[in-house]
Parts: sequence; C-alpha cells; structure tokens
Amino acid sequence: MFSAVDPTAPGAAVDPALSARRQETRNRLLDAAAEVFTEEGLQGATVEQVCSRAGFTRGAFYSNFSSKEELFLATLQHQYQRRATQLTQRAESLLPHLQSCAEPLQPAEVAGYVQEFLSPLEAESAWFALETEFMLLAMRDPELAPPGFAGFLDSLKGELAEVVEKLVDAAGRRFVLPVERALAAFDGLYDRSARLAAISGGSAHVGAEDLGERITELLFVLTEEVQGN
Amino acid sequence: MFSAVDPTAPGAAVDPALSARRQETRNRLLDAAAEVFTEEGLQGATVEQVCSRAGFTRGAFYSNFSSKEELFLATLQHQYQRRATQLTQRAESLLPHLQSCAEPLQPAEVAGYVQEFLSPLEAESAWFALETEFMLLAMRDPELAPPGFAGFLDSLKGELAEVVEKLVDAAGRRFVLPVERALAAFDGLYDRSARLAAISGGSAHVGAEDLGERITELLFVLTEEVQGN
DNA sequence: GCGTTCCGATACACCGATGTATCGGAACGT
DNA sequence: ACGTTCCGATACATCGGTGTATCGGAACGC
Repeated sequence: MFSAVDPTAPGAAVDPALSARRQETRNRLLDAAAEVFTEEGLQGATVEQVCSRAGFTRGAFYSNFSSKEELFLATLQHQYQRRATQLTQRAESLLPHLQSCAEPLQPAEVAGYVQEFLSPLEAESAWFALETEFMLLAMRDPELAPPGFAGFLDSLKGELAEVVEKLVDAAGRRFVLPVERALAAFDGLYDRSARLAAISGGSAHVGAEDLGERITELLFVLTEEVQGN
Repeated sequence: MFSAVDPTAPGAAVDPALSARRQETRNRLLDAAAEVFTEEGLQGATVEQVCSRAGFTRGAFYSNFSSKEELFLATLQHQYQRRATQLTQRAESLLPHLQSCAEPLQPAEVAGYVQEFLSPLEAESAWFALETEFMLLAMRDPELAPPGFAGFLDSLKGELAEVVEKLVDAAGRRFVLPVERALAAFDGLYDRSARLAAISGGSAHVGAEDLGERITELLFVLTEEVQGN
C-alpha cells in the first residue's frame, strides 16, 4: 500500500484477481466515498450514504469492504494515485519546455509557469479535506496510518522538487538554501492558503492567482541570479 | 464572539451574569470538552464522554449548552483566549529585551529568541487538532463559522507581526518583502511542521528545535542587513 | 440449457447516542 | 428555620447506524 505510483489511467486501480463486475462496484464505491467523506468527514459519513450515492445498498459494501475505516484508507490511496499521476503528467509536459529554452526565463514567464502548474491543483479543494481528515486520523490512531505513507509523500515531493529546480535553473537562478527547505516553504504556503480559504469560506477567498503570485515572489527571494557563464 | 482578546487570567471567561456554581461547571465542561474533542474529533466525541470526563451527567450538559456544536464553538473560543493571552504575555516579556539592546543581535541570539518563542507553542499540539477540526467544520458548513473569526485571527497575526518585526529590527535587518508575506511564510512553515509531525507520528518527528532552525534560516533569507546609520 | 458460483439486495437484531421530562437536593434570601 | 429558586441527576422514549444472515438472480463454464 502506498508503495509506488500506479501509472495506469487516472481512477482505476486494476487488480486482475478481481472480476470486472467487482472492480466496477469497488470503483463506484470508492468514487462515492471520496465525495461523501469530503462532504461529511470521516466520522460524519455513514456507510449508508456512501452506498446510496454509489447506487448500491449496504449489502454490496460489506461484501467488498470490512469497515468504514478500511474504505477510507482505500479511498485515500485511490485519490492519491489520481493525484500522483496528474502531477507526473504536468511535470512531464512542462519539462521539455524548460529544457528547450536557451535564454534565461523572464520573471513574468516564471510566474506564468507557476500559475499554470498551480491552477489545476487549486480546483480540487476536495483533496485538501480528505488529506486533512487523514491527518487527524493518523494523529489519533498512529497504528492506523499505513506505514509507507510518509515515504510515499516524500516521493511526490521529490518529483516536485525536480520540476521546481529545473524551472529555477531555466530562469538562470539557483536556490540560496537547500532545495528541500525551499520546497517546505512553498508547501507551507500552499497548505496555509488552503486552510485560510477553508476558514474564510467564499468571502475574502485568497484565490489561486494570489497564491501563485506569492509563491513566485518567494521563489525569487529564495533564489539568486547565477553568475553568467 | 471572538470579538476581542479577553485579558483575564488564562482559562476562565467570567460572565458576571452567571452564578459562581454555574461558571464552575461550565468551565469544567469546557476543559473536558477540549480534551475529548482533541482525542476523538468533533464528530467522534459524544456528549456523554465530555460529561463523564468533567464528572457530570448529561443533565448538567443540556442545562448549560444546547448542542454539541455549540459546545465545540464555545470550547474553541475558550482555548483561543488562553492562547491569545499566552502569546501576548510572551510578546510582552520579550519586547523589553529587544528594545534595550544597543548592539545588533548576533544570528545565534536571534535563533535563541525564535526557539524561546516557539517552544511553549510546540508543547500544545492539542491545539492544532482543535483548530484543524474547526477548519473542517467551517469548510463544510460556512454558516456555522463565527463571523468574527477571521478578524480575530488577524489580530493575533498582527500582534505576532509586531514582535517579529522588532526582532528583525534588533538584529539590524529588515524584510525584503512585505512583513505580512513573510509572516505567511513562517505561518505556513509552522502549520506544515505540525501536519507532518501529526502524520509521521513519533518517528521521524520534526521536533521544535528543527522548526526553530528552519524558521530562523528563512528569517535570514527573507531579510537583508540594513546599511549602518 | 443447466448447474454452479458469485455478488448484491433484503430483513433483522442490536447497540449506542440523543434529547426531554421529571425529580431531588443544595444554596440562598428573609 | 422555611420557602423558593436554581441546577444537576435520573429515567425514559426514540432514532439512526451497524453488522450479519439469508435470499434471489445474474454471469459464467461445460
């Protein structure tokens, strides 16, 4: 579990040992679960809600999962894989552009790339709720947290670090502190933005553009121009 | 609600309209609630748990509060006031030191102050759980979030900004970007640290010292030496 | 086409949490 | 001391969610 990024198409972890029918109902349950857990929270959601949203009864559920917690963990993994493949895809579509340009990127261009990279991320605020819910679960019941989870996160961070470093490089700059520290700052800014957006609701919403600007700003402060060569 | 920081002694919002006996049971319930909500979560906690921890039965509860949600909001406010007064006290005990020193602070000294300021904060990871729980509640049910809450947070941030700016000033430095942006970065780093600590549990725990170091590091990167005068 | 296997639906028993209505006693004023 | 008021305990009715055991039918192999 959480051992590696499944490179299959987004949203269908295929286990050949399971019949097609079973796969289908599992996936429908998993998708419904993501919605319901997001809306109601782990503890607030009921098995019944998930099932009816997926168009099943509880009979189907207990035939596929043994408890709500197991379903939650499975849902989390499912969504994480979605997310990981999205990240990878965006990274791969971005890297060639960065490699190809001979001229150092203009600040505005850098900002553009940051925006572009961030925008689809912002759309799914749903994800943030799930992740937060998981964090609380892990706080209260450390046993329940899948062992490989932290490592899984790290691999995502590593991938991200690679892209960011390429971007900074293409702008003719370099970090004035270790990359992972810089990444931590960006990550913190992102988390915080999500938190604030959540708390202040629709009003005073710090939008994606704003986050992009702030990250770009920080990016320039955390880097210095590399002496021409 | 959340309109201002109550400057009374930590942990007892005194409402003269209530009898002493009632105040006492309210406070006991509020304290128990903070523990139970932290351990079990808002939805996971039961009224019964809170009451028995406080040494009451549910009769006492329904005589003082009308629902679990109301209790939760009251608990949050209670704890926020605790926290605000702590912050203020620490700020006030720190400011004189900063004002008095004629020499620019050495980096190590700055680090020391940061550590000192952070350490008591780290101790109460309980707080983090409560705040997160509230955030999720507000996400799902924006109506429930007290209107003044965001403003209340801002006032805390403002207070913090003041101290940080004084510290930077005493070190003979100044921020290279707007203070509130820098604060956002620190805040993000702090939140992120708390999140990670929560997820990875005891192992791989990014301790308070570590957080302090990183914040100090960032603080120096985000500031520049002010030209001697 | 028929039997077997698989899988989801239905029905049921159980439990824990909620909220209310009532009771008993402590505190307080006179 | 007595009566009144206040406040928390007790008891009860109710409800919603859970998990299991059983049933019915679709899918698949031969």
